[in-house]
Amino acid sequence: MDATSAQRKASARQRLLDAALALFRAQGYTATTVDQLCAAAGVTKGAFFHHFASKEALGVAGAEYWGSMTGALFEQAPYHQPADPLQRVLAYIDFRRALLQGTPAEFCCYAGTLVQEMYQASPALREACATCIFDHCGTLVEDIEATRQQYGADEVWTAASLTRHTQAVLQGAFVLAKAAGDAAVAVECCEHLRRYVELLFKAPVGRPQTGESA
Amino acid sequence: MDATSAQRKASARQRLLDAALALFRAQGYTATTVDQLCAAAGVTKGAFFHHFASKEALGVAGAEYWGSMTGALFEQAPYHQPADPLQRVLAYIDFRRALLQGTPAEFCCYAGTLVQEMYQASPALREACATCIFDHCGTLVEDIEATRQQYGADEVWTAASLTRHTQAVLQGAFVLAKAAGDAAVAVECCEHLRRYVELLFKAPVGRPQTGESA
DNA sequence: CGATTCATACCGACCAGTTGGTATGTTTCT
DNA sequence: AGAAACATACCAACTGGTCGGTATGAATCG
Repeated sequence: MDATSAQRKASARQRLLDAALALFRAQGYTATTVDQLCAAAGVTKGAFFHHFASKEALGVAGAEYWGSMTGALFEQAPYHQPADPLQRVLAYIDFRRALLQGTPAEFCCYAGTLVQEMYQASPALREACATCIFDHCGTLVEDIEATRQQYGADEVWTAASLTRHTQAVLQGAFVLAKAAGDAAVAVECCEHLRRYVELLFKAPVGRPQTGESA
Repeated sequence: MDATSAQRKASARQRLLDAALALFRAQGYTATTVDQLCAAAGVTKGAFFHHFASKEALGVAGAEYWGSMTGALFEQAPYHQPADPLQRVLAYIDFRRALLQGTPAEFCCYAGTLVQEMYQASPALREACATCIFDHCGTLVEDIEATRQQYGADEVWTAASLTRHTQAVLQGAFVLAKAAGDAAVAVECCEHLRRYVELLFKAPVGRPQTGESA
């Protein structure tokens, strides 16, 4: 944040943030102790509380750090290249699928993991994670909106809601991957999500809706 | 499970299971203490460890209890009535959407919440939650398979994978609802899921696939 | 220049409270 | 009686967090 802290070396504070990302994602927030974080970062408890007022403060700072890290990753990702907005959206989903490598702890979402556990106990943490997740939706909404205008789409759903649905599919895919102990189920979900987006913009350019009410 | 335990009254063991469902869903597993569980159930610590060998054992038993509770709920739910299998699947999704009432702690999934937090720390808990989630998929797979055969569908996806995708959407919807502090986002996701299922079985009865490879 | 001042980064022993779990009764039911 | 179902008292280990102190380097001052 301020000038002095990030000046020279990736030091204690940075290593604590990295440890937070790794340990909280693997073990959850509550099950991870301050001592474990210190050991993983190679710092002492004194250093921990010098840089962060509390364990919760590290959790919040970790969410902001996670947001900036993933923000940079997606900003410079190659899925923005296609001229066709629909192809950009599909490429985004393919990019997310390609990220599903290694163990669930390695590809799951810091914000999703923490908010599920702490949304009631810590409003600050819930807020930070919510910002992280829904801000990421913003990086996709313009491509979807452009696709809607170019291809036409049913007016009952909005671009913003589709970005949120996309995140829900991914968050749920992480949960199922953790349960199954395998990333394959998450890959499946990405394929279903891709198929949904394809179908949304495929045939019905006009408005040939088959009305149903049950 | 055995005959003696569930014979007469809904007693200590039962109240501990109910407390586990309520507290673990609201606070997570680690953040919930044995004392809190005892207080919520109105029993003492001695009673707790008389019925359950450990906190983890209660978590596992809670998953089995959750599975049997939700199993009964869905078995006697009205979404099985339509003669058309597609309508049954859509009615299932509508039923899930109708369940999104109250706070996230009230409508979220016990198994999903616990497995996300404990999948690494407790293999027994992970296993129990995985069984709970994927067994529930089994209650939907036949209707989807029947729909596939009646309406025809792309062979690149299976009925089982669509049931898993459905659970992923719901689990992810719970995470987003917790982050937003509002069930509305979860309702949106159900609507997107419903639309996906509708589109899967709508136009392409033959095989008019538009080939893509990117 | 050299001494002094001061802020930052960091250390690690320590603390009060809490944790899951145990040991040992007492009651209740058959 | 005797076994199952509880209750009470208790414990060792661990929890997040505190606190007095130190090392270092830049700024200030004579």
